[in-house]
Amino acid sequence: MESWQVARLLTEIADLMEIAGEDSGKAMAYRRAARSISSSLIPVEVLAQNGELRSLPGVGPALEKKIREILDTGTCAQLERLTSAVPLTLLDMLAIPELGAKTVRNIYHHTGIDDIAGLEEAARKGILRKVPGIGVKREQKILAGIRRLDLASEGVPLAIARPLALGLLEDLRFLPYVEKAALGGALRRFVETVDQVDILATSSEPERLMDFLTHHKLVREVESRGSRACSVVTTLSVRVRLEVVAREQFGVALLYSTGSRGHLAALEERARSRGLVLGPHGLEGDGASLGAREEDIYEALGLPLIPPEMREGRGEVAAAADGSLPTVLRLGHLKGDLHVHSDWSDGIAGLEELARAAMDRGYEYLGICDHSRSLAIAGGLSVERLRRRNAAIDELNASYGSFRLLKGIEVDILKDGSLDYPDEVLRELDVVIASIHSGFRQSKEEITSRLVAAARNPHVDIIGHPTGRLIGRRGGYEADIDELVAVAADTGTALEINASPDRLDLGPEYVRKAREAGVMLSINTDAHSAEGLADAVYGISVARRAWLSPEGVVNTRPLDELPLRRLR
DNA sequence: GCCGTTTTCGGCCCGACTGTTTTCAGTCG
Repeated sequence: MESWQVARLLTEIADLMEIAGEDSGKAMAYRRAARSISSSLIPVEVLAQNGELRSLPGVGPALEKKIREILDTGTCAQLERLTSAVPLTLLDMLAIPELGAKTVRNIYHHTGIDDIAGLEEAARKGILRKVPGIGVKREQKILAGIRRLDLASEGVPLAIARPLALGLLEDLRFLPYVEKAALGGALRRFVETVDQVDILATSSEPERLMDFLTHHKLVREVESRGSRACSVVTTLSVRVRLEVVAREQFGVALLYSTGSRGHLAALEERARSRGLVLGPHGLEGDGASLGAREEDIYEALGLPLIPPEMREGRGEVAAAADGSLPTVLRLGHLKGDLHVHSDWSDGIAGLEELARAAMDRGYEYLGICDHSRSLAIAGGLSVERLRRRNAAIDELNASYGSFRLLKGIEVDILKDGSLDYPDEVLRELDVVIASIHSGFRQSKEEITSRLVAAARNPHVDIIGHPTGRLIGRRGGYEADIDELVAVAADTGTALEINASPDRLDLGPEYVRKAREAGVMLSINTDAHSAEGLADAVYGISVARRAWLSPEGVVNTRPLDELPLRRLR
């Protein structure tokens, strides 16, 4: 059982205890243990095997026993006891904003309502306001919360939230009475899906700034509005929260907004060990207080500025302190992009335009990997058209200086595991990416064996978007990525970090595993236009979240050192 | 249930905010 699953069960127990009206301090202990487990670098199973569970903060003799029970049986007596006393469906109600354990318990006791459907009906009928502690306003808020729950059950995908947030941010920065404005929250950490967009600003006229946002053309609903903070819902059903902070607290506010909780806890601990106090209002000690700039706070704690994507409470503070944090990957490390579609298949830009855009970004090379013949819907190339395209690339390359377009293909891995072109065709190419675009419903074994077969083909350099997921839309096909990682390590095949923001495939968890297995990753945009090359920033974010250093990335290498089979 | 003592009990993060009250409880970040 994975760490996150154990952590989730412990959190569930804590929630149920609170709803059941048991000691809230006890519930807190369960939550603390859950946090320790999910933020530990060592998997809970390994800790259990080595008898080291007690080394986790907040795990004592009783919780150690329960964690072992969960690992052995998948559940524990405590959880069973609670679920027989409290309907599990009450847990779903906790996801509604404004509803906590106390209120859920209160509603359940007074009305017997035990699920969201019942809650919604009661709120509509105006019965809910009869529960002590709930008035008309809360009833309305609960109703609104349920509606939004339906819209964004899994949160807003990065691909939607970030462009929206950057657009708003640009508008705010344009205002004469706004001094600073920045993204905070999970979005700043590039978490795949976020609850809301957090924006922090300093302003000489906070009220006017609130007016500006609440009347913005993208805003559909104003949820709350104070003098220094407001919360709105935009046309795409994304909640945006804007907070105005004092200039001297902008840095610390940004730090706390960005999180994560685990990261902040580690920073606070480090402050304590140095006789300082770090809190939401600043870093205090020696009569002075730091809060204006984030980097000053890190510096005062004897740390380099840790990039937001690494602030997940996975030991990054300790690693930064002893200098073992990997070199932070930057956009400038990328020497090229190995997965781009031209108008020879389903891209919208011509070869020349793509080459120009790549040169503008300072790249040394660009891998043109159009679709292969089976993918007719995306203009897949016949062998004949592929060769004509290659000739066109050769011709262009002759006119460039040191820059080079690479003749590539995104070859389909067919349903039987064979590739869409014979080996003698693949041999003519500089870069071969093999991807699955069909047969998504095959069994895990079948899909895995297709991926593995492709990785074993000596002409394949990279496995493209290995899990096939589309964030917020489809979960991807069933595949044993661990096995693919093992084979890739064996064959020297690279795996892709597809930087398209609605893919981010591989995600950070698997990238970490691949890195640990010694597998190279390739950060590719899969761009279908010249502008699409800019998505590389999302790929960088995934790599950072996985602590991937430049050495582990194929396309940080210059052209003459690219580990591609044909070029080697 | 854990933890750390003002050391075997009593607090657990805490301040802002808001709705519901009539001085405060619950939620959230």
